[in-house]
Amino acid sequence: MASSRRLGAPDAKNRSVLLDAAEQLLLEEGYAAVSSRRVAAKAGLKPQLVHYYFRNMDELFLAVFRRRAEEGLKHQAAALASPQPLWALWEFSTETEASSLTMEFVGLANQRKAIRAEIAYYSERFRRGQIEAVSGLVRRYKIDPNELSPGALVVLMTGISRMIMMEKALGMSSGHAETFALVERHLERLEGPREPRRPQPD
Amino acid sequence: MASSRRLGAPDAKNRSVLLDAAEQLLLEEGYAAVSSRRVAAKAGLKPQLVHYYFRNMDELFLAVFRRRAEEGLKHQAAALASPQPLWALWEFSTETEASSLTMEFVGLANQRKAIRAEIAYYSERFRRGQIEAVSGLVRRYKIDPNELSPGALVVLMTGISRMIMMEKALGMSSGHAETFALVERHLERLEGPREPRRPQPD
DNA sequence: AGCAATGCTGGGCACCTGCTTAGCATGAGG
DNA sequence: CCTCATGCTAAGCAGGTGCCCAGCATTGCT
Repeated sequence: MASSRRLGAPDAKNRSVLLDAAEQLLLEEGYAAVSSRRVAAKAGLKPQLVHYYFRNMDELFLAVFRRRAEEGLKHQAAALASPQPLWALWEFSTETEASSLTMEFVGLANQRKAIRAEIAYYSERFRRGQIEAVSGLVRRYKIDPNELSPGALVVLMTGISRMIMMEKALGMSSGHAETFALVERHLERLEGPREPRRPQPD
Repeated sequence: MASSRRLGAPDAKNRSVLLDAAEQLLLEEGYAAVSSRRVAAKAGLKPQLVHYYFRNMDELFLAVFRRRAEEGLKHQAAALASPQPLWALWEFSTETEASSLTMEFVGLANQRKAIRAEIAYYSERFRRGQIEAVSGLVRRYKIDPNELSPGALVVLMTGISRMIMMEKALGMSSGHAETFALVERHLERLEGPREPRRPQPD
């Protein structure tokens, strides 16, 4: 009797309409606003559809999270393989939307352990990718790994940006400009001035 | 007709019992668990008492927040006036309980603008105190303020620790030890090895 | 024509939420 | 002795929540 209830197909159109609506709600009003009825309303669909496509709300949240996380992993891999990997990593972890979505999920993780596990899993995947790529760079840039290990470098770069994004969302600003300047001065020392990315063919 | 409803005195015993319960709930289960009925249950009191002492839930949250924030400001002032201010600031912003409470309030700020305003206000007060104290230190320690401004130093120290605390709460760990070591190496260079604090007379 | 899979929905249950109202009990001050 | 402030509470309203069930329509397969 594993599941009993009939669920909609994973590739049905309205399923992703619901995912979009949930994600938007998450960004605009925080996770507490994401209820089956609110999501459906935002999507212009009936509330029961949420339960038709997702066994429960946890599954909805997980689906939103995984979709974004997988996309983010690809995005990060491309960044780390680009000509200025540290610059790219820095810009990557400075994206406002992605980082505020992440913050919502971190908040959710406090209450829904299924989600906490998934976030921990993906976070480690992100970090493993970063450390691996940066390990090569530390050698290439002749950074003394006793001074600045790849792990520390990665924690610093991604942590600082996320923290500043968070503070900005609260309306804080003091110290931000100086910190950005400091980081970017170091990036320039290592990788030269940021080259404008050429527009990516879609 | 400003308020109409009769409210309990701010110094009544059970009022702070409720505040304690709310704070504990906030820590253990996140802000979504903080409802009037849950708080009252945790406090061993009747739910209506919550509404007798607080006009609404926002006021409850604000009261919990202010109590902690005021205490934190004193704590921080003492830290910054101690013989090893940077070490003290570092340890201060590494306290697990305080930082996870802060994270809950940051989450709440997304949904309740009254709380967002209060957090922004106090955060700036914390930061102003930090920057002021650290400005003196930068001179005393002969740090080149063009290399590392007080603002950047403060954002880095407090941000890194909070970020790592957050990740730890999620179950992450890679890169943390190296980052801690890096920070503490720098602190030692500036202020010497951490002296054990003598037990504070209460 | 018959069947099964699929998308969808009307209606509803059980539960939790913030908050209110009207009132009871007690103790201090006049 | 009466009054009034204070602490507290029974009862309840209006509204939101997750989720389920039974069933309808449509489509494609055999």
